[in-house]
Amino acid sequence: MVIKNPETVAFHPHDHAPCIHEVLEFADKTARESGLRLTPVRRRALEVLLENHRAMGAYDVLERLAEDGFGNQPPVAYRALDFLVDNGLAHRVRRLNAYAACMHPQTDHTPLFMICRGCDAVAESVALGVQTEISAAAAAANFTVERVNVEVLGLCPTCKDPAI
Amino acid sequence: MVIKNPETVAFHPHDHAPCIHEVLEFADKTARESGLRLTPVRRRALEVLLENHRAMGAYDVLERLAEDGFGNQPPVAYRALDFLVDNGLAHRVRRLNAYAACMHPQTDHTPLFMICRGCDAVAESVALGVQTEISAAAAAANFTVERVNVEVLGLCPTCKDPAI
DNA sequence: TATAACATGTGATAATATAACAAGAGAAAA
DNA sequence: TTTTCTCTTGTTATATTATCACATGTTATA
Repeated sequence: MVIKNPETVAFHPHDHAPCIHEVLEFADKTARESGLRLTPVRRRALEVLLENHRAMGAYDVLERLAEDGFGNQPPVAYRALDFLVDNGLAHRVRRLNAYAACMHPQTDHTPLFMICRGCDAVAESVALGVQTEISAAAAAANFTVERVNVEVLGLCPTCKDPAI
Repeated sequence: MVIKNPETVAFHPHDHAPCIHEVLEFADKTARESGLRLTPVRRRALEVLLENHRAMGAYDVLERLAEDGFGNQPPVAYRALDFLVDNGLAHRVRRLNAYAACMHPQTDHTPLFMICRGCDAVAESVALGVQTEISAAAAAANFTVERVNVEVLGLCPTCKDPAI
């Protein structure tokens, strides 16, 4: 996975140390309370996603994990990432074959990803109205919804008008 | 790509010969009118998707194309499928790494796919309300939308209650 | 501690997708 | 009409993404 312009992060560059802290805190708390096993690899994988604050391929995550002394074979990364996704701590961005930390794991939500084709930045939005409309469409087809994935491809504010 | 239950097609089994005919007709017409080059491989790829009436992996399509005397290397299928997707004649279903013929190429729409995890059947729905809500969410982030993909995973009516 | 369930390390391989280049076909200009 | 340009196809090779299978280790619990 080549990130063309790593600076453009989530459309609004910012100090994300607080984000990281907050989400990790929540993950730890959830794990303690619900018996989730947020083991070292899994926690580290989540940290890696948070630190980069963008969608990362499994092999990119694997590289970081290997650097930290964990295994360096694909299943190491895939298993950790699957765990995070299954437990709502990360999302899978299918268009990029990548994973991104969930920025608001507290709320049970349908994530909507805006993916910039200029810089590959990914922003996650919680779009309640979208969820409502999707439920309606599914109900009309008598289809039982379990998971929803909405991915929007386009241009982020920065790539749209580089002058800004 | 293993299709577990090929019978359950688009949730409502039906004779889809008319669908095929209609869509192909439209594709031919569009091509004539707009200078699109719906070449033999491309047309055949569309037919294959329509005949099967379900999401198919690129390698499955390739197999059919090869049987018909076209090349048997991956790019043959990927190029034909890319062409169809680029021109609104097919969609890519990312969760399944697969492609499906568009069932209403006449209308410029945001496809919503309902994917049954029981039988891998895929139904395409045109959900206008969803599109509206997505536009609103994107506008709020000053994000310019180019393509939208909505995929809903769950259970189709048949798999939900096999007795029906 | 025994045991069952879950988690990790590792090697191998499967499945999906693209790069690169040569050859051919079609449209359009000279 | 022949030249030229563009688009399309065939083919080889390879990159990227993802899973299988099995041995070993770890944790929770009886």
